[in-house]
Formats: sequence, structure tokens, C-alpha cells
Amino acid sequence: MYITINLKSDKSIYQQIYDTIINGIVSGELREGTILPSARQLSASLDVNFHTVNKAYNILKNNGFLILNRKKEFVVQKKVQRNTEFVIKWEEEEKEHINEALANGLSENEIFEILKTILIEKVR
Amino acid sequence: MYITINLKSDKSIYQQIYDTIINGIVSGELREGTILPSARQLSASLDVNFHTVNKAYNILKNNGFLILNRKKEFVVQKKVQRNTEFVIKWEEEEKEHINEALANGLSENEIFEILKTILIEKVR
Amino acid sequence: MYITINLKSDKSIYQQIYDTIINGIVSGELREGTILPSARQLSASLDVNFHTVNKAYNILKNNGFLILNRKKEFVVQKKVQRNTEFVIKWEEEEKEHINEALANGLSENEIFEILKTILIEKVR
Amino acid sequence: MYITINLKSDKSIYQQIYDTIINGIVSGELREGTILPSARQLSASLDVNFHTVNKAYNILKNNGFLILNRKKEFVVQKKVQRNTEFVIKWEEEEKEHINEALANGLSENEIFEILKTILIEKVR
DNA sequence: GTGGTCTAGACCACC
DNA sequence: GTGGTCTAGACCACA
Repeated sequence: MYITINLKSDKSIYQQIYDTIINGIVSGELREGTILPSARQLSASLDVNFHTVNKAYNILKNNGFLILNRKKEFVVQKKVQRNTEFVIKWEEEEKEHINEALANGLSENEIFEILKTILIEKVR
Repeated sequence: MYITINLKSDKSIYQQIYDTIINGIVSGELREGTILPSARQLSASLDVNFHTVNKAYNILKNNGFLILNRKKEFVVQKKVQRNTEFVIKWEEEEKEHINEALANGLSENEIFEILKTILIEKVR
Repeated sequence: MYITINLKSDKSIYQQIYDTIINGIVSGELREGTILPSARQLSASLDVNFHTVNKAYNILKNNGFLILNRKKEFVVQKKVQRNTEFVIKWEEEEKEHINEALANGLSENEIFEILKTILIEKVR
Repeated sequence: MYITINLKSDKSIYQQIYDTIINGIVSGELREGTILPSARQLSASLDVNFHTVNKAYNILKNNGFLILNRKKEFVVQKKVQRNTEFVIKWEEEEKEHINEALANGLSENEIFEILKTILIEKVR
């Protein structure tokens, strides 16, 4: 399994790694059981520090997206249970984010259209 | 003009001030030409550091939402043009956030319903 | 608020810090709203690296025991909601731990007595 | 003598082997004098590295649960004395774990019920 | 080789 | 001053 990550600016590196892997899981590219490259390997290929990759992997592990198997490999895990705590937290974050858009002058309608477009692209 | 800001949020203080004022402009509460309280006044009434308010004001000025008149007062300046740079970044963030929800097992429909609810609450 | 931590061996340092703070919360010594010493201060007084303390603080934050306020201080927060996900995970860990005891020759009765004693001490 | 070990646990492999054998001794399944399969045999049947099994055997030997006979076979040795050092450490860990539960809002009674249930399941 | 942990030193945004 | 992040180099247990 190969992970390619474009290290664009703005977001922190570990966040970009985190987001990329979440993306892979959502898109189906990374299936349950997929073994990720070792933190050391990935850090070398991204030309980034080991700890930075390790941090991303560990947050993914804590959030239930990865597990460490007996061989100490990071393996993609499908989240089974719906976590109401997560939904609550997610809604909070979403409200904050929409507020940010409103604060920057976007109208409710504009935001609604953007959100619809994003979701339609996902469904495809 | 009275600005009330609740400091419970985990947003940075200057961001909260920034957002509040933008919100006022967008909602029409703060009209073009309105003179804002001086940074010192506002900082006193919010019990916040003077520099924090000043920073928010200056960013607002740099972003074209305020101008400094000859009396060195900050005056609201209605800014019509949409900040496309912001919209692009916001969409990116939104996509990632929706991905997180999908990765946690929420369906597109569920997400759509949540988003609708949030927006409806805003319109009220 | 003063935190004293005996850095005994065996457990990792950040775990000891974590456990000590959990202890403080459970015992009531650390109440909601208590501001913890800054990571840098605590690391200095424990003669430990800043990152080590920071790690403990962040795990506590992620687990909902601390929040970062606007002033970037770590503040004790009372967990409100019962989290069923946590209970499930905790039970799993407990089973593992009891298995360990059984594997080392303790009988069910002995274990039961030890557990009773621990809980009775808490109730006092 | 057949040893079956499920490798799904996140315990280290040598620990699982160690625990399994201790369990056998405690339960009476493995009596004093029983000759264990050679490390090579067992490693083959478990599809595990030879050194891993060897390590478990040697720790068991050092802890007095096995002895090496003249044929260099590992033989079960019933060990009666309780390892007080282990018990003390285990109690410490258990206290911390119960603290975690208390900090997460579980009551002493709830915890007690959970613990009872776990132990009853073991006795069955 | 792997991840887990600790240390040390650095820059950033924010207060 | 604070925490957040990144880098670099190290030792450990484990496979």
C-alpha cells in the first residue's frame, strides 16, 4: 500500500497525514486490514520527521481508525459502533465552522449550496 | 454601539472580536459609517488586553472592513466583494470535516439532515 | 495549586503524571475549574522534559478531563455524560487485567477480596 | 500436550504464551512433571518465531515454573509460593484503573457489579 | 526492523 | 509568558 501525501501549506503536517488517511478510508481505497507503511518508512518517503508521522498514526489509533497488531504494524480498522459522543462533538464543530463562514459574509443559501455540492460529490 | 462577546468559546479572543464585528456588519447591525468604540474602551469593557482588541481592529482594517478616519477612529466600511480565497479554504476544511463524519459511520443523509438543522437554526 | 509527583520507576513518566491528576480529580483535590501549573512550570519542577508533561496534559484533554481555556491554561473539567463506549473499553481492560492476575496464580477469591478492599477504601 | 493460543489479543506474543502456560499450571491441566513441546515444535505449530517461544520458556524457567531436565526438555514445576511482588504491583495498577472509572463517572456500586460479573464469568 | 518513550532545542501564534 | 508543532537523536522492548 502506497500513501502519497502532498504537503501543502496551512494545515499542520500531522493533520495532513491524518486527513489523507481518513480520506483513504472514506473513499474505500484503504480497506479494513490494510497495513500502513511503518511510521519510519512513511516519514522517510515524505521527508518528514518520524515523530510527526507517529503522532498522526497515534491519533488515528486513539480515534479507532487504526489498531496496532501483534507485529506492531498499524492496520486499518473499520469503526463499527455509532458513537453518539462523536456526533455531538461533530455537530459542535460544524456549527463553529458554519459560523466562521457566516462571519466572513457568506449567506445561509450560499453555504447550503456548497454543502449540497460536497455531499453530492461524495455520493457519486 | 455595544459589543458583547462571550469568552467561553475556545476560539482565540481576537478571533471572537473579529467574528463578532463581521457578524454585526453582515447582519446590518453595524452600518457603514458606524464608529466603533476605541480599542482601549472596548478592551476595558471586555476585560481583555488592549493589544488583543487592537489586533482584531487592525486585521479588520487590513481586510477592508474598517477604515481609520482623521480622528483615528475605526469606522465601519461595507465591503461587498466576496473573499474567494477564504471560500476555497473553507470548502476544503468542510470536505475534511464531512469525511471525518463519514469515516465515523454517519451516512450522507444523516449528515445532510444535521447540516440542514444547523442552517435552519441560524436563519431563525 | 501544587502537584507533587513521585517519579517511581516502572510506569512511564507521562503515565504517572496522568494517573496522579486522575487521582486528584477522583479524590476531590482537583476540582472543576482548577488551573493546572503550565506544562513548562511542571516540567521544570519535576525535572522532566516539557514534552513529557505536555503529552500527559494532552491525553487528559483528549479524554475530556481538561480543557484549554482562552488564556491557554489547562483547566480541570468535570466529565458530565456517561460514555458507554468508555464503559465497554474499561470492561475489556479490566478483564485483561484480571486475567493477568489469574495467570499469575491468584484465585478468583483472592482477587475478589483485593477488589473489595480497594473499593471500600474509595468509599471511605 | 497441546497448547492453543489465539493471537488476536494485543498482548505481546511471548506474554500470551507465558500466560497460557501459567493458566494451564494453575488450572491443573499442566501437572508437575509434564514435558512441554520443544520451543521449535511449538513455534512451528503456532507459526511464530522460535525466539519468541524460547523467550517465554526461559522467563517461565527463571520464575520457577519450569525446569530444564538433562535432556534439555522443559518440564513443569509446580510453584506454590505466591509472588508478593507481583500482587503489590497488580493492586497498584488496579487502583489506577478503578480511578479511571470513577473519574469517568461510574459509581463504586456500578464498578463493583461489573467486577463481580467478570469474576463470575471466570468461575463458570 | 518496529513502535513507545524521553530528551533537547527551535519557531510559531497568542495572551 | 503559554501551548502547538516540528526536528533530531537516543534507548527500550518486542518480532
